[in-house]
Amino acid sequence: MTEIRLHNSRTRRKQPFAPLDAQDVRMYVCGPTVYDRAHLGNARPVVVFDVLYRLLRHVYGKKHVTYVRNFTDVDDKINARARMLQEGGDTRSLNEIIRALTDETIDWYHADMDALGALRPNHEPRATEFIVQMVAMIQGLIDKGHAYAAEGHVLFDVRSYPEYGKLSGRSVDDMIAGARVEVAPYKRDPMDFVLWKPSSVEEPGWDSPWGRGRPGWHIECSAMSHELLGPAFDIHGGGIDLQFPHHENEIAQSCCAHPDADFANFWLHNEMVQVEGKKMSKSLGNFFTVRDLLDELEKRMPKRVAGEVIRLVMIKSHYRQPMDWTEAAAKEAEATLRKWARATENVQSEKIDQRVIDALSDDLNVWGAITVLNELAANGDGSALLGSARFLGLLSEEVRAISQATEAYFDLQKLLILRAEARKEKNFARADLIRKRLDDFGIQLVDQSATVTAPKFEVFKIEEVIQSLPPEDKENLLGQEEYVVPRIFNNKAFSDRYQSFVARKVLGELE
RNA sequence: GGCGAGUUGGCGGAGUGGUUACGCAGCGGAUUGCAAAUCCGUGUACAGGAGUUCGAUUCUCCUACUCGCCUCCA
Repeated sequence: MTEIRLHNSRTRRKQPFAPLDAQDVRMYVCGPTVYDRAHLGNARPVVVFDVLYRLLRHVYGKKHVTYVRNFTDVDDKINARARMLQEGGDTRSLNEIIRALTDETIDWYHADMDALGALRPNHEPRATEFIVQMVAMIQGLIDKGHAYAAEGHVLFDVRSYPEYGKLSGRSVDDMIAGARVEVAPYKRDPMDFVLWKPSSVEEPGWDSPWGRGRPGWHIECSAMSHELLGPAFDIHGGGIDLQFPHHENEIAQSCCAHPDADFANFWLHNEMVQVEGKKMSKSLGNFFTVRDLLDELEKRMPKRVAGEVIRLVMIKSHYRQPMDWTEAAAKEAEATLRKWARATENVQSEKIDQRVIDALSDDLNVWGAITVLNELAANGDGSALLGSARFLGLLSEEVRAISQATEAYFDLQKLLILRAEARKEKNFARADLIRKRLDDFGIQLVDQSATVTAPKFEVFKIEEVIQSLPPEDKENLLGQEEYVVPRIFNNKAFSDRYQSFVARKVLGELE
């Protein structure tokens, strides 16, 4: 069996991965707080751990891997967002708004992550559905002397857990010296963190032995991983920024609540996302949601390609290195996909190259795998290329289609035939005129051989053309439909109508 | 101040104690009515210093620089 080696943050080195139970390999990844569209930074761990999930499924079998990723749907950021909506005139109760907001955000998240080719985890628990388990775990911590109630809060006593700080390599005393912790009078130690806190009447809250309240941020992952994966499991993942305090606190809670188990065996952390070399932040104005980026890319390429472009840019950086989103990287990724699409034209079978598995098994060396794919493309081994690319979540049918040079384009096809004849007769004036006129309408012709020509659609230009058309032409083309330009590729009916419209017009001019 | 990661050719990005992946760009050529695409060829880089060694980009130490975390953050 392939040996997987992973960099374990816990030991700070690469180690051979051995599951606790090869029949049930278990992985938990910290998911998003659902109050807004997922941004690029949210997407990175999704894609990174998707690659790992695929690898585990390949090595241990699809039925022998359990992947859990949570939704944090109780959080002060959510409350704040809901209040904002309320102040903006929303008349529903805060709780109704919160429910609607989190539901909608989860739908968005699914749509966006699906677009990136990420497989859905086996379980996607919502924090609010595990309050009972959290309360039980908190009570257990109090009973064992690791937590205490004070003024409606329950706090974890960090001094009761000598290992606290081990994952992130810091000591409680050092951190206090840093003195950036909230000092609350009811805390025994400044580093003590909240397990439970009181809620106002308006805020979401649940009854508990400590009064009506809601859980602190960290306890949900401890409670849900325990419920779904057991007290000990194999891999716990998330962004490096979660290493402290979130994961440190999870470890403290879980290990104290279940002292006989070892909680997560391997800890994996992905590095952060940058944009054009700079940290992505709202203040720098380089903050993108996945949806923003997809919309932008979909202006110039089919939808599915846009998703794979983002995916490829994301996985080509090693997960423990900062990932830089640049326009150049997106272009390069697109070109790579086209190249592979061409190399797999007419390929029917798929097989996975073992060298791709071997590369990924070495701490997810995706670039090593891509090197293999490039080699397969160069050597013309289409089925290994297709199978291996698919394994990485790339080269879906829609993406392969971008390479296809010939396709029936109705009336447009007639025009292309006319032009091919003109070229054959060396009537280049006529051939170039056809190309020029189509270009005026945003349809670019690319000759691939003496007889094969591929049309490409320039969406911006088409938008301009449409805006400048007489009203009746416009209405004929658009019909009653709501026309959104970036979606031209997704609207076959419109696309066909437009091609026919242009082709007839140009044909008319030629006669 | 504390903790951590990193510094490889123009850019991105692997890897190795001695034979310099790969991709993009560039350059040269082929092909092409033109445009685009495609194909072939081409690149001796490993932050600086000291040490270990027959030999270090690869190991050790130091220095410099970059980045992240320490506060909500993926």
